[in-house]
Amino acid sequence: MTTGSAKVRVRFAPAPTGTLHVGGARTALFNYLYARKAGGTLVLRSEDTDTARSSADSETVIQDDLHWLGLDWDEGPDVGGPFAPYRQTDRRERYALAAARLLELEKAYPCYCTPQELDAERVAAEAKGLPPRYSGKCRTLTAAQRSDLERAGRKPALRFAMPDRDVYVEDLIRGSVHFPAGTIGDFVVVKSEGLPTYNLAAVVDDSEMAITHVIRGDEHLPNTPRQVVLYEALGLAQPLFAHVSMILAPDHQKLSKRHGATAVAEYREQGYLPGALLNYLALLGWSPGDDRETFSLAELVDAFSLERVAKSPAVFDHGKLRWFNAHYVRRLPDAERIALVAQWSAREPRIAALPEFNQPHWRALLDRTLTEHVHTLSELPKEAAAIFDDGFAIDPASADALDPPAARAMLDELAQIAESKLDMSAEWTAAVSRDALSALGARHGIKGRALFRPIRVALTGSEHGHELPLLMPLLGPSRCAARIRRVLAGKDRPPSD
RNA sequence: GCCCCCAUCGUCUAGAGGCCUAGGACACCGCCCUUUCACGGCGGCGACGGGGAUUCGAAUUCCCCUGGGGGUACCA
Repeated sequence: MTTGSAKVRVRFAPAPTGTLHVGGARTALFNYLYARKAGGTLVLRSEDTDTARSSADSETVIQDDLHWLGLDWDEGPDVGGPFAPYRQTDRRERYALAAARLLELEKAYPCYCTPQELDAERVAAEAKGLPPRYSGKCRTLTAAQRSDLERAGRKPALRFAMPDRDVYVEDLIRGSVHFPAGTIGDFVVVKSEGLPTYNLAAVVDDSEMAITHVIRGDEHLPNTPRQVVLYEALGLAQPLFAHVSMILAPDHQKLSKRHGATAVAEYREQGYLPGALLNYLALLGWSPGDDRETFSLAELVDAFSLERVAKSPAVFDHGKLRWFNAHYVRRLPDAERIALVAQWSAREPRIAALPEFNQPHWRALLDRTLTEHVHTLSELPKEAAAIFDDGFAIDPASADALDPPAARAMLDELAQIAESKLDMSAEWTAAVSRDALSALGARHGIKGRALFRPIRVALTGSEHGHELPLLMPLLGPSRCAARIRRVLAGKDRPPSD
């Protein structure tokens, strides 16, 4: 943005055939970062030329996912812009113009082959050990033959006449990539239904939308020589290319549903924070060059550069994503975190039904008790439910904590204290503070582990759990009293409900 | 089969000829903190796929092999 060179214009161009996946999200992120860093423009373009699989619904779903992540764009099907329309099915005339030009230049020709014929050809070629490329047989059709086929009702596709020469793709991430002459067959640029294929549409749009940098997934690299040749045939200036490596599953296969969540929406539903996902994704295939690990979006914009994008594919590690999320949850502003913890805990109806659920003080306690123990927000209902399960059984390994007479006497007094203050007042909180509990123990001649272990076992059935000075105010006096009474009564035979 | 890409700890990565007895992060293990758990702090385990070549010197350059991935569609 400080140079006099052409303003950076990049685009994220998903096919609206489903939801936004993590790979697409990372591509979108890199485009976003590059645009923002350069003070350029990010274009969102809907590549919906596969009419069978595309849907308007998917288009909005993907936009929603991008918005949830906190990514925005400057031009697109929803916001418009100087190069509208931004949906490929709304741009048919432009592709038709390009196709007509190709035909006129005799750089493309109609192909009347049926899918079955092409299939048979491919099978035959493979049987002979030849590359399964299109033979180019329609290239030499005479005008008479064409009109015959035409009259027979055949709808032709338009094929590009691949020039017989080497093609070089200059890639910002990979360097110069060489595709030898003869390795690419005549490819279809316009389908028989009249819509362009990806390669033609992308070239026409990237050119007309003045895209300066095409940052996209690695899987498009083999398409790029076809696009390069199209740019040349149409006399159009090429953008710069940058192909980002794929995200792989732990088994090094293509990431798919069978490896767990792949859609951004699934992470949202599982209680991941957008900043955590973004941060994790940014570090897959890119690194700042120093030891920093956590970045806000603004910090990413500041640190990002294409030069630091890795060439090798990256394996998606759910465990590390979880760590990022836990990290982000703990660093949320208090008010925001408390609200989120309450919101997610309320998915457990018994928690939402608690009379104290709406008290701000109680919600803060719930937050402090649970936050350190979860990686994702979706773990909260279960965590919270566990705390409020009054019917717990005593862990046999810990039952001995209830044996000493001094412990029983101490618990009995604690129950009395609880019974005398049957509200959630500050008095109760004070009564179970660390100091107050120590004083209680002193009256019965016990302290430390001998004091806290029986309390914890009586209250939760286990000697492992949350902090007592948090847990007891959270449970409230009457619930604590009831638990202690129940355990004291059934001590010899641990309750089994 | 053919074309293309890639190759450092289990995983994400730093490393652009000597600074590398290869650094950081996640995971794992241990210790500390602590009534418990978690958080946090400290420490440990752990990698340059193989072979040639260039060089005084290679994780870093080149070649071959091997391995992995992608493409080979009238999907993008």
